[in-house]
Amino acid sequence: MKKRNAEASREKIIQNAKILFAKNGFNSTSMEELASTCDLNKAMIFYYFKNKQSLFEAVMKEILEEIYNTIKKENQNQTNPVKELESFIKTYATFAYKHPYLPSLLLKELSDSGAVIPEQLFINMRQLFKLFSEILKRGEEEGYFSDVIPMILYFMVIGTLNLIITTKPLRIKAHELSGVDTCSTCSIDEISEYIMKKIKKMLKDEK
Amino acid sequence: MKKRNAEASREKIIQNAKILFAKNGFNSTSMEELASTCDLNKAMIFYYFKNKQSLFEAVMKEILEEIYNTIKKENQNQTNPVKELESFIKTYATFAYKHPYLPSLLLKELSDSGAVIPEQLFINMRQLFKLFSEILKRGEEEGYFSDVIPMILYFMVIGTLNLIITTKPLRIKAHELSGVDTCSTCSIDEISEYIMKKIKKMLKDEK
DNA sequence: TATAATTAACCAACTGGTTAGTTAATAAGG
DNA sequence: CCTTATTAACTAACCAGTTGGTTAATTATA
Repeated sequence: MKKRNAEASREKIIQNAKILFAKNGFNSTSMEELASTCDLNKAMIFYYFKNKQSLFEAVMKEILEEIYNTIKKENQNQTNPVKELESFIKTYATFAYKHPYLPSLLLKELSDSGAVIPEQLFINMRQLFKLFSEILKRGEEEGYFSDVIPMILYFMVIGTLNLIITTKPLRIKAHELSGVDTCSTCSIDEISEYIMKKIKKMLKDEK
Repeated sequence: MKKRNAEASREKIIQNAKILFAKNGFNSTSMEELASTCDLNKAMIFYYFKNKQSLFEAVMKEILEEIYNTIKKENQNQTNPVKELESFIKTYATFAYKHPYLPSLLLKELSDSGAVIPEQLFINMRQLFKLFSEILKRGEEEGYFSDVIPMILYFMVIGTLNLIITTKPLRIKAHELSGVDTCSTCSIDEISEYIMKKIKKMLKDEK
């Protein structure tokens, strides 16, 4: 007979929802499938969450807050904007690699301009950009960086990292098929090192 | 009474499918809705295309071949790898801006690694990367660029451009709400100029 | 008239969401 | 300590609406 455990069930729903939403997107994720993945009755999803949309919001909120807190915490150990930027990139890369549903969900959300992005999710997304933006602005004021446009640089960093992570299987296949170098064996550390190095070089002040 | 025109009907289906697939993704695009958008009966879609999947392939093939040919053509007027790279970025940016379904579809495809990417689509995607990759490789050999990893740089360029285009409404809203600078008024030319300048700087050889 | 283009009507499978009812765990009272 | 209420966790069956896809009949045109 199955033990009852509300907290565990709720958590199971969120964790599996992360994976399924990332894999299929919002509309194509079936609540029936989610339920059976959780080994729960579908009605339980609506018992714990008002509806599909609010489950999605809960999932995104949890993910974004987790990544934000991780980066923020790591950031406080840094002594100057250059190190802060490095830390941002490295921490994001490591986190996204460990939680590959994050890049997938983020790209899906961002690629759908028409989508109705829930207010809370939008706030969480802006928060992360603000953190990045302020590092660069501070760095510019203190003479570490020059010619900064935070929004473009932000997309350069997280766009690249997200794509590198989500396309991994595709890149491996492309390499096998046509021998072209797709970084299919690069580690996430090598990639974030490269991005860091390049971003630093392109922001370097030269008088 | 309605005039009959097979070619026009087929073309109408492809053109509207581009827009709808970009807006809703593959699974959430309804064939019924597509038909009524085209002012045709749903059965016509299956008269001209085997099924939804093959319609999607036809749409993606057309888009990718169009962008590839546009870039390739522009590329042949350039005299050295640096100009070729500039031309690649500029042409992609201009094209993607004029056909905003391209960034959206591309990001959607790339963000879901689990998706079954049709073979033909995969070939077209590799073709575009190969063009980019070879410009950089040639540039490195001829001493224009140094420390090149084509795959990462490719994602930096097209990832950034795609995100800038798809997130435009979101960036405008974010700016209005919190005053933060999100490049909401930047033109696509300004953005591609910035990306070009930065990419060139980060690839510059310094001995 | 032969054929290509178009349609309405239909189907089975699936969607998010609800409902009525059933257990298991917990607390209360004797 | 044992019975009895109460509630929280769970289920099967169902709902109305939508999905991709098919069929047979119809219409236009060459």
